Amino acid sequence: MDKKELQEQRMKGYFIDATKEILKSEGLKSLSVRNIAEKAGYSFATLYNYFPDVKHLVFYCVRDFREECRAYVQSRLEGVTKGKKRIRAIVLAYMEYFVQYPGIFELFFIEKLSDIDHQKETAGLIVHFLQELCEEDWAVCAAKKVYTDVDIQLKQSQLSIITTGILVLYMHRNTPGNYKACISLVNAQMDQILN
Amino acid sequence: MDKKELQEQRMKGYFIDATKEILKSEGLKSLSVRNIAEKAGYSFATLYNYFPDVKHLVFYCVRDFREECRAYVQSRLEGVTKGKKRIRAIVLAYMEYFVQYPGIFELFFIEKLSDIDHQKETAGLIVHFLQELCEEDWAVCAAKKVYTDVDIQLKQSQLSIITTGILVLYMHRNTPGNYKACISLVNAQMDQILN
DNA sequence: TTTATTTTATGAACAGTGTTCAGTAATTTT
DNA sequence: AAAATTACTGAACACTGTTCATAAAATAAA
Repeated sequence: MDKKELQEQRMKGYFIDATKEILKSEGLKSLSVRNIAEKAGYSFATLYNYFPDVKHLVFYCVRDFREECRAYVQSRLEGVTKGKKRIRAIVLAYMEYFVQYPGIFELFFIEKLSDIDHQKETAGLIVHFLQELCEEDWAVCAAKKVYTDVDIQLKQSQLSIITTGILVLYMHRNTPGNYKACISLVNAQMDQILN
Repeated sequence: MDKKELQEQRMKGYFIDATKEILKSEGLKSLSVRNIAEKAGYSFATLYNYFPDVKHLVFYCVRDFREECRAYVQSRLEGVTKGKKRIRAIVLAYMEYFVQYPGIFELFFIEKLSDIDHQKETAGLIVHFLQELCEEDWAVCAAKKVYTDVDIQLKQSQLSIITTGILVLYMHRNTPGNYKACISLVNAQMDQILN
């Protein structure tokens, strides 16, 4: 029983790791079942003994990438005082991560979650992730009465919308034309929101 | 010479019209070369005598949908006074159009423009479209000194970012959960921007 | 240890995708 | 009417995700 479970989790891990590797390097469009299976060291048919379809496999990666992104963001936060200042730092690091890995960006913001079972769950993981990263700092702002609770809710929503909008426009519509201008744009929007 | 050109444009039109029809009804994922060609009344191979590949064909549709969207927006503008009020009406109608046609939304905001030749051109058509729709009203605001020129530039940028962000989150991440809440969100954001 | 049973892994096959190309059909020019 | 050019098309290729019967391996029973 226990052994079986361990072996199954290990096998799933091989396929998930292979998928993550391809997503990070080549991106979503280069991903294929045969591709993944070869990197995992198994036949493409074996994959279907552990995942109902490739979409399930792909969205298992979301959980891992969330943690990877969280670690990336936290590594850029040392010495930054909690509150408004750190929210800005979190947002910048968060966006930097997705700019660095366009495949993960596409997975998080572009790819349609057609699966009915886990669609809402996965969407929630993605949509509330930034808010989760900033949770402590919003709490600090609330405690220090920097913003009202209603304000905070509005600002959280604005951050989610603006990061999504800027990332999509920059990554897929080349607007603005370079990364520096993109960061300037983020900072300008943050000035407005956090004032 | 002239006749050849006319015939060629007609043929292109058949394929473009077929593509538009599928995009509006079925969406991007249901689009295929054989699909398009059948609706156009020709073999799939014939398509390649008029377009280098299917991506070129698809992005010819952007021009047509822009005009269709423009007409849709303008039909919802009768009696609305120019300026701030009409900017809000334009944004709402603009977003309504894309919510109505998810396939066109995907084409405008999601699909990667990989083609090197027309990539920048098509991206520009999409990115500056909303600004173009509001141009007259921003001019009115500028003339009436409602906003400074610098403010207007910032607000235009904000509108582009926020409409993109909200549409992506609503259409692909089911956030917020229903259309009414989505419109409320847009209005709240517009309150902030246009104050 | 040998046999029987269950579990796991796999390649062939299917229906779909975009694209290329040789060849046929239609049109235009001579 | 014959020759040359142009337009159209189905077969074929290399992919895609997915299913399934079968072969291989591991486990259980004798």
